Amino acid sequence: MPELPEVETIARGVHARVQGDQIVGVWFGSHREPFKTSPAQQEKGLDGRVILGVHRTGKHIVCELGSPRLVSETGKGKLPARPKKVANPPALEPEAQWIVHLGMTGRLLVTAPENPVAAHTHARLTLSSGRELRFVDPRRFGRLEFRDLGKVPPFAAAGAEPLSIEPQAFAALFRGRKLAIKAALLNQTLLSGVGNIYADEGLFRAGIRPRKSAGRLTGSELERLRSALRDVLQHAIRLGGSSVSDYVDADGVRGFFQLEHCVYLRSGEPCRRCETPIRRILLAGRGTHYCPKCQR
DNA sequence: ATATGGCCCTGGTTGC
DNA sequence: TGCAACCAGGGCCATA
Repeated sequence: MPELPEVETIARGVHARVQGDQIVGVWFGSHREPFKTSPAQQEKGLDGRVILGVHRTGKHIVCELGSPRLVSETGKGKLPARPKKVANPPALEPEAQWIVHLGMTGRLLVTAPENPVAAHTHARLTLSSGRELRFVDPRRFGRLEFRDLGKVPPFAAAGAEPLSIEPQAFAALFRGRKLAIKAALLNQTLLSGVGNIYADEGLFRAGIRPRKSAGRLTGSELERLRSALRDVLQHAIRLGGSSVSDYVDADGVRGFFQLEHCVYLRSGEPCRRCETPIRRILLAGRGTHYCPKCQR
């Protein structure tokens, strides 16, 4: 399932391939499900826009959109109606955003238009460079949203960024909370971007038992957890994410971090540190994996 | 306010 | 071997 490292990998890949590209065609394959904004509204908002850049916020992919009109209006001379690439895209102010949440099984792919269209393809954006941006999501837990920045504020994640949060702010997130630390890590209004894989892996690296009450973590445990999470997320980004179910990056390439998992999906297998069999429990409705000896 | 549990949805796995 | 039941789980919502 795509979490922060997978979403970061995809956002970087999409950015590198479509920055400055113009959306010259929009197709939505389904009119039920993944739309936070109606397909008609998205189509109207997306068509003709220039993709200024693509980045990650929490588990969301945010495409910053501008209008090619602005370039000609600022006296740069006439642009062709359908330019291959717009010059100096960062100079354009974002006017709108297209926000993609991948849910459990979502993929955002940059591909040649002649490539076969996978089952459960819900959106196809034709780009002026000749490529196509496709959103595929079998389980339909993903969401697509269009934001007109003239009318609504830019997208902001509800929770803090796990890669950059300061120790004091991190500790404050869990103060007074009775729920299990694992459940707290999954709460996106506290931290944005940590999902089931990296919650388990972070807790293992910090040596903390998933069931431990969040509010009862000591100062040193909190600090260990913050840096363990940051390290494991950064390491996973370097390896292109974890491909456990069907995650692939913007080019359809799998990640490698699943090979470095210490606990996730390793129940019964020996702990990499102490050989004790990894245990699996159900916590907050999620499969939870930990080493009973290394995590107290 | 905080916390819990059901629901959505489909493909893969399990069990008879 | 074939088919149905079951399970996974991120985010949202209703409920306690």
